[in-house]
Amino acid sequence: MAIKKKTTIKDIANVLNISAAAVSKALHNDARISEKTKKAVRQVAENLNYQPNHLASALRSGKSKLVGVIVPKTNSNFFSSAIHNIEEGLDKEGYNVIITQSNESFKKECKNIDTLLYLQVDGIIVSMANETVDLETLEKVKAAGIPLITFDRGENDLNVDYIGIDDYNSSHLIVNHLVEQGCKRIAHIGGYKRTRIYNNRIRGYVDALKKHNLPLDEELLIETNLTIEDGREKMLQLLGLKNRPDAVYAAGDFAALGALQVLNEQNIKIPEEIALVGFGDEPFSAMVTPSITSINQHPYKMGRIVADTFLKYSKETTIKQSLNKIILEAKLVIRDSSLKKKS
Amino acid sequence: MAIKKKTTIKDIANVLNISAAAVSKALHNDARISEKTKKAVRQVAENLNYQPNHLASALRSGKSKLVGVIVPKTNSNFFSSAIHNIEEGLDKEGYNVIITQSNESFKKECKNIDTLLYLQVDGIIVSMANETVDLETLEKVKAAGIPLITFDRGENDLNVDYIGIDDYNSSHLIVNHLVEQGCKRIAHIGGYKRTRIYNNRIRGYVDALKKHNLPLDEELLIETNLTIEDGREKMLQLLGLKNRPDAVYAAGDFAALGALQVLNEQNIKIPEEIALVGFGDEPFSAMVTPSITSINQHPYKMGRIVADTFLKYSKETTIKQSLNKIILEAKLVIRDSSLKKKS
DNA sequence: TATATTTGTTTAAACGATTAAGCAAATATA
DNA sequence: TATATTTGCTTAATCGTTTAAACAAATATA
Repeated sequence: MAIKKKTTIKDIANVLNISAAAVSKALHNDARISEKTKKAVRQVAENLNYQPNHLASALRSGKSKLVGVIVPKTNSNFFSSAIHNIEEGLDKEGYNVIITQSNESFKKECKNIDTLLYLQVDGIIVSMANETVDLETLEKVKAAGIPLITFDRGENDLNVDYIGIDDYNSSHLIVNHLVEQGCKRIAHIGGYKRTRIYNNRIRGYVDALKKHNLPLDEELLIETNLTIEDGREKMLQLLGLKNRPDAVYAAGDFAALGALQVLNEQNIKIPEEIALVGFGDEPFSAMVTPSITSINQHPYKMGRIVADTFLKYSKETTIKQSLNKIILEAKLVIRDSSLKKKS
Repeated sequence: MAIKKKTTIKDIANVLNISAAAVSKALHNDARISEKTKKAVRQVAENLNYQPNHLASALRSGKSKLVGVIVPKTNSNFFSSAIHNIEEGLDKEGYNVIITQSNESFKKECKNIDTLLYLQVDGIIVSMANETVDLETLEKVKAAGIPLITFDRGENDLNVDYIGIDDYNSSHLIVNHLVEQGCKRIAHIGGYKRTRIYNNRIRGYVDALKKHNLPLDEELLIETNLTIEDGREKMLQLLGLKNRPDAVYAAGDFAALGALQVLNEQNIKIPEEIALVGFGDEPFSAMVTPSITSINQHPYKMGRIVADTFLKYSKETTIKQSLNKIILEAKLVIRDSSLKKKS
């Protein structure tokens, strides 16, 4: 049995006794190729089950039609949904999306960037790992002359496009709501200040307290990695205070979930004794008991805008990026964990 | 300012006044290149910040060092973890992993396969979409002469490697446990029979009932898509029966969660009135109240085996695959939702 | 000393597509 | 009828790398 070789444009050319160049042009619908030839080429291509070799065309044209996406973890509804819409938006223009995870590790993120650059992607879309402070590797993307789009977790100093929600204002929405519910000692289980979005949430929290003339108690402001375990641990820590909070605002739904577990285990009434608010609107937040009030970050809309932002550059020959922020208004989804007054 | 051109092996060759071929060989540590030259090449490569062009080498060598992964959705702990370990295993051998989602859509799955083949991946790893019955596109992978590895959701008729858990036996574990807890009317909210794993879970359920001399009530055996909504809907349906079940075994944790919500809403005591068991051991199962008993599918181990299975083929020149199943023993994780007798 | 082997490199052809440039034939314009 | 333009293709170079084959120089063997 002969070794099955892939069909190339040369094979098609041979069948029709024309040049490979003519075949290439016919397949690209070049105006200078006759309808008759085009039809014949398409027919033969079909018959021989011709599959264009992406590597060859990418090598020649310098465009791989590949876009790399780097997220901390695909394992959340927010990223999974955002990616879905990024894919959909880019697909329309013939781009293929490569997804990679950093697992919140700076080292893995760097490795992913190198891998993607090595694959000659036409652009990189990234939501930075928590750990990332050194921007050198990300700068490499810009140096490579391809667009770098950041979303959710970005960094002003990169001076590139950023699409995210208004974290600062989201904290205001949350605090306003809790105050409205009668809460006076609001704790914040936050992310680390070095990550811009978490810093903004903290700033928003602090300023909102001030706005409502509530004192800022340093005991009630905690920085963590926002995992479930962190949520549990910090909730226990808060319960250990002589002066307990009457509300907890966690900067992530997973941490809020950990806190909820502890409160449930200790039979502390939510929201009567302690009200709880999360961030991110993961599906489970609506599903646990009591359901957790959270901030919806519009992953679908965000994904669509990210895709559009990339496509804007894809049409240009020289990429010239600058800090350009698109901030979406987040939505507070009020649920049982914070709703004391049934209206 | 001059246009920044990427460094190629030719640039390195020019600097050292040797041929491009020598540079290529030096970088690949060819035995016929002197240590002196190798050192010089590596030094210059470093200085010029040389990044090999993946497309060119892939074109020439016929190997892209890319492996495609297709899963229904990355948005579950099982897939996210399995992928993580696949990546880790393949990374060691220099492979890069491209992740794509089918969103349980047959059409999207076909599109993903075409995309991956177009990218000249060296292999495809797939967990099939629920919808997939037509295997023609998957057969294209085999026709392309690259290994096709299936995991979690496979299909005997493809005659390729499959790594998964023993679904049939898992159902036995669950039913045994429920019977042990004193349950006598066990319902099954299952997936669709056309998907092999769900069919096996159903078969296991039916046979286990028989083993325990429990009657099989057709009202208690339901096929669904296993979403949260399905879980809610089918739980309500089961509660509407004149003769309610005293246990519900859902073939997926998301469906179990929907059922749990309904039970909680209706103030039905879990597990006293109705015991509940899920499948997949998603993190939220341990986190909701009550925590849900579930089957752990060993995503990490599975990912590692999938990677190893692919690597086995990567060393061979001609790929000859056949049905080859590796079945892992699943583990029943008993939690509050089914534990009536505290021992 | 003559011949064989090893070492270290070069040459040149490939991989499969794209594309600028060229050219003959057909058609249009003056 | 002579010239210009359009049409439809071919030629050949190119993208950056790999690799089989060739070859000169150095070293080993007889």
